[in-house]
Amino acid sequence: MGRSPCCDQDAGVKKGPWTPEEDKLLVDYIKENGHGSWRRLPKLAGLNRCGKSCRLRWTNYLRPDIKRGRFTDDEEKLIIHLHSILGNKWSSIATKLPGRTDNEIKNYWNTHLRKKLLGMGIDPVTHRPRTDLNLLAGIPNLLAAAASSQTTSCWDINALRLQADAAKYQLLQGLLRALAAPPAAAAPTGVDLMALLAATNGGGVDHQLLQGQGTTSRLLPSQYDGLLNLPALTTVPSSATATLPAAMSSFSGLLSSSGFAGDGLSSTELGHSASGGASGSSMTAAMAAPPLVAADDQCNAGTSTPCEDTTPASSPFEGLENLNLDDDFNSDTWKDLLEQMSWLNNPNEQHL
DNA sequence: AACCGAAGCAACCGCCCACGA
DNA sequence: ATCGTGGGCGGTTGCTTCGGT
Repeated sequence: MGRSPCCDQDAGVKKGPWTPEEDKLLVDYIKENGHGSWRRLPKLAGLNRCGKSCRLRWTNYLRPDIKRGRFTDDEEKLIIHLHSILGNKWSSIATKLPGRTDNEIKNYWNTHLRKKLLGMGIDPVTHRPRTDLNLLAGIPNLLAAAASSQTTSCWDINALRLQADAAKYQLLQGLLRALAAPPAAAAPTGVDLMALLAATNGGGVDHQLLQGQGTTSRLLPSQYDGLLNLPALTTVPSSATATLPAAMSSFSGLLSSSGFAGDGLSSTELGHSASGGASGSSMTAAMAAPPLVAADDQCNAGTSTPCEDTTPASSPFEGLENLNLDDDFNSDTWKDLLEQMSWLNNPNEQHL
């Protein structure tokens, strides 16, 4: 069956933005006669437009029951919830939001909500934790490996900072979330770093803290419920002797050896990378790392040699060098760190 | 003030399906 | 069962606006 010749290029049919005069012609005609056959409508209404264009203009902008203006928080939540069930069925979603059109919802999703979910570490298609972050489930292995090697330096921190640019910061967020999650427990769906850390701090959920940070408003009800069931961080067993910088060191090595190509790596492979640098046999040439921004010889990678000149004073990683997960997780240092890293909640803010 | 890139959004494109002949 | 048509839908484009330098 061929394409119907509705809006073909003949007859010099007008395209582009509608003028107020055209809008008036369309509205007046439909008020008087109803739209009837959209194909015949333009001629009857005195419009040099194709029927499809008229239908779109009417249904998306001229209909009297259209609701304009910002989406409310409730509408946002509803869209996200419905999208998790219906997928990109914008028209179906629109039927649940009176006054909103499918086109408007679709645009809002693509420009706002999609990015928002990505920033929260949620895959906007599956509404599950992003798969590129899932590979970080192997972080506990990294921690164990790092505990034995204890190699760390400000180079590693620096390398991580340099690599965590706007496009990659979520990966870092995933790392920290994985660090905070008990190894035996599955990463909670959609819970972002701040929520997780704040909620598990001290072994109990701190609702006030969550709400004060606006975290709850960014969570689906089911995600918040999941949050309530999280074990306390004090149950983290395997990281007893691992320092956070050591884990970051290993992870930065992994990043540079994998070029951020996350798919297809098992936690075992992650562990190998952690203990053996870039020697993981599964690494392919295509996954070769881009060079780090700073020259290797300017800073002794894999050692604890300080290199203050490349560490900015405002680095959010400052003060991590001596942090021990078990001993210090409830300390003021962590609280300070969380404050410093509040930018993780805002993808638009450029701190790195 | 001018320029430029990013973000937002209105509008279009083209595929698909339902329905009637 | 097949075909033609109308309409709906999701994806994409391109113009406008905004914000940073």
